Parts: sequence; C-alpha cells; structure tokens
Amino acid sequence: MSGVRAAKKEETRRAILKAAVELFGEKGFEGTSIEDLARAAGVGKGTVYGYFQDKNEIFLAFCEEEIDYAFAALAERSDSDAPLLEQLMTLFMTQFRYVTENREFGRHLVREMAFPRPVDAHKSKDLDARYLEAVGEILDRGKKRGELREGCDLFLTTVHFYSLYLVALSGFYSGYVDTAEEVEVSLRELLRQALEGLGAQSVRSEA
Amino acid sequence: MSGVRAAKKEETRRAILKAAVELFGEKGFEGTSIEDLARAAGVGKGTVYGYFQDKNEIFLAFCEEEIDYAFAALAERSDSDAPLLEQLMTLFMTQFRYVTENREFGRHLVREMAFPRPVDAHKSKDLDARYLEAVGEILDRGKKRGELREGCDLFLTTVHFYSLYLVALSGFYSGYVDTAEEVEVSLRELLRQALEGLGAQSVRSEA
DNA sequence: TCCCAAAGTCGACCGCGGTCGAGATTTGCG
DNA sequence: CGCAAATCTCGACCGCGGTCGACTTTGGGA
Repeated sequence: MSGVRAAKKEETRRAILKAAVELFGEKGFEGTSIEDLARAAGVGKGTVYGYFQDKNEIFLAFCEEEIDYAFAALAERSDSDAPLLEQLMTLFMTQFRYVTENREFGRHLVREMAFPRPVDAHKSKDLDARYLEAVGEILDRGKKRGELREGCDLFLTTVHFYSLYLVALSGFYSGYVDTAEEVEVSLRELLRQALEGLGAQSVRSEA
Repeated sequence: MSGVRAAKKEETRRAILKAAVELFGEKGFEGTSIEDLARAAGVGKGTVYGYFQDKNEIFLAFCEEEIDYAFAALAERSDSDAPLLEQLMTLFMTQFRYVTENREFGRHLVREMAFPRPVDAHKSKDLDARYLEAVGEILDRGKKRGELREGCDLFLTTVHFYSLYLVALSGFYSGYVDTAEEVEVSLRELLRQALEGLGAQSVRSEA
C-alpha cells in the first residue's frame, strides 16, 4: 500500500498548517519558531522541512487559506452593479482591513507578494494572481458597461489600479496615513485620478 | 576635551560604513555577517550595536550613501525641458537600473522603503522623501508648463506616479517582466495611462 | 594630580532558521 | 514472508542577528 504513506504525509502537512494558523494568529509570524510549530504538530523540527521549503513557504500556505476568508467577506459586500470606482474601493478596502488586522502579518504578506524572493516567487505569484483576477473581473464588467476607455490594455490597467492599492498600503506602513479611514480617502482620490487622468486636457484630445 | 571621544565615535562609525560598502557590495547583504563588518572595521561585534540599532539600519545608512551616486547619474541624464513623461521615465529608469544592479540589494531596499518595520520607518522615510521630492520637482515644472491638470493635489499626484514605479519594480521581482527594457515599455505605458486617464470620455467631461 | 562616575568596548551567550546524517519505517520484489 | 532499497523522521549541530554584563578608557572636578 503506497497510500498509507501518502495519507500520513497529507495528514502531517495539515497538522503543521493547523499549528501555523493557531500560532501565527496567536504569537505572530516572527514570534513563532519552527520548533513551536513542530511541537504543536507533533513532529520533529527537521520533519517540517520535508513539507515546506522554509518558514516563508509555511506563511504563504497559511495566507492562501486565510485569504479565502477575506474574499468570502468580499463576496458578501460586493455589488457588481455599483460604479467601477465603488467596486474597486470595496475590494481594496476589504482586503486592506483584513490584511492590516495584524500589522506585522500584513507587512510580511505584502512584502512577499510585491517583492518576493526567488524561492517564494511561485507561491507569491499565486496570491498576486488572485488579487489581479479580482481587479480584472471588476474592470471587465466596467469595460462592458462603458466605464473604461476603449483600447486600453486590460492587464496593464489592472496592474495600474493594483499599484494604487499597493501604494496605499505603503503609505500606511510608512506612516503617512494611520487609519483605514484616511487610507480610504486617499485611495479613492488616487483611483479618481487614474480614471480621469492627470494630464492636461490637450494631451487627451491628441490621443 | 570632549571632542576626542566624539571624533573617535565618528571615525568608528565611518569605518563600519566603509566596511559595509565593501562587504555588502562584495558578498551581498545576507552574505555579510555583523561579525564580518566588525572585523573589517576593527571593532568587536557588540560595538557595532553602539552605532547602529540593527543590521537594517546599517543597510539603510549604506543606501543613503549609495543613492547619492544614483541621483548624481540622474542629474547628468535629466533634461528639465523634456516632456513630463520623458523626465519621469528618465528618473524611474535610472533608479531602476541602479537599484536592480544587484537583485538582492534592490529587493531589500524597496521592501524597506515601501513597507518598513516600525523601527526603520524614520530612516526609510528619509529615502522615500528623496524619491518623492524628485518626482515632485518634475511635476512642479510640468504643472507650470501646463502639462498637468489644474486642481490636482500635487502630493497625491506625486504618489500616483511613484506607485507606478513601485509596481514596475514589483513586476520585475515577481517575474512578470525580466529585463530593464521590458520594464521600460510597461512603465511608459502605465505613465501614459495615468496622464490620459483610464475612464471613458464621458467621465472626464463631467469633471 | 588623583579619582571615580560615565561612556565605550568586547566576546561569550541566547534563540532562531535551516542542515545533515544516523536511525527508523515503509515499500516492492523474489 | 524476508530483505534490501527507498523514503521518512529526528534532534544535534551550524552560523546568524542581537543581548548582556564584565571590563577598559575617558574626562572633569576636588
């Protein structure tokens, strides 16, 4: 039976992840040691590394599970008939509130997602993709309703809006804005800028 | 003479920083240990912590020195009469090429600048400020020449363009774009989007 | 000049993330 | 079933960043 070993492997993996959910939530990422996780999962320290390449990979796996909740919360609040800008704000602010619920957790996540180490690039790209996809869907609907310019590269447009979310997070972590409310005000203005354009009127008529 | 001690302190600080410039450049940030720095600077390991709070602070001090070169290189290439978009491209691409010259160095820097730990927030804000200032100056000139909309909040506009630079770096580190040339193409398009606006024409005329 | 409090120096030490090879366990085959 | 090869488990071990308290140096007032 080759299934015995495989089942056990999966079981152990889940045990480690469960320990991660508990301990990361309780003591934070940096406050939780690999040995803590191993002990809680009932395995030896070295065994952990048979399931995850490094601590970051555990974190990202943890995030993938957690982020589901954020998207679930989003599904409740989102209104696919609302104006484009409002839909984006709902998406971004829901994610913002969730991600910054624990400051350290959010910082680590956004660092990994925006500027991953090569080792973690694949995992973090998966997470990135979920965000970009969510933005892309909103833009798709917006485009069909004529809220977006014709002829805009949809991917780059997606990236554009996503970048404004990133910089909002950056402002939060750099101390330019302290509360979710302030972030909301700034982010809305940034999105408005993106939609209306920053160049003088003459520039547009040339296009 | 209280100056003797102060002079020695400054001398030691410089020695550590000099060691950092050499060793970080040679073996990278993570490849250089505090003990390496201490030995190269001719002091004990513990002494280093009398001059810098942690390894990151050494890194940021190192960056402040290094970034001067990047801005110096920029001064040569920049043309304050060129179109706004070209000036921004020159700024961003000069910085991009410099910062990503060593991949790990650039990743660490941009992580610290965009999403700093509270301990390093002040230092990283100094660096941020230099970038924002540089962008702000370009926008100032652009605004005076009528290349920018009237009534735009200048700071938020600065942040907007800066965010597109950040996301370009993010794309590079996430593996969406591999070379400086590809980054240049994408970034230029993003800037163009920002200037012309992403919303449909009707949105603009309402404004 | 002497003396002692204050400031500075140092490396042993701690807990961490990650490695490694010895030993235990499972698997597939005759 | 027997047994060897393949796989998995584990904690001692390494080097790291950072701390700490014992030790040395400095400087100004009596």
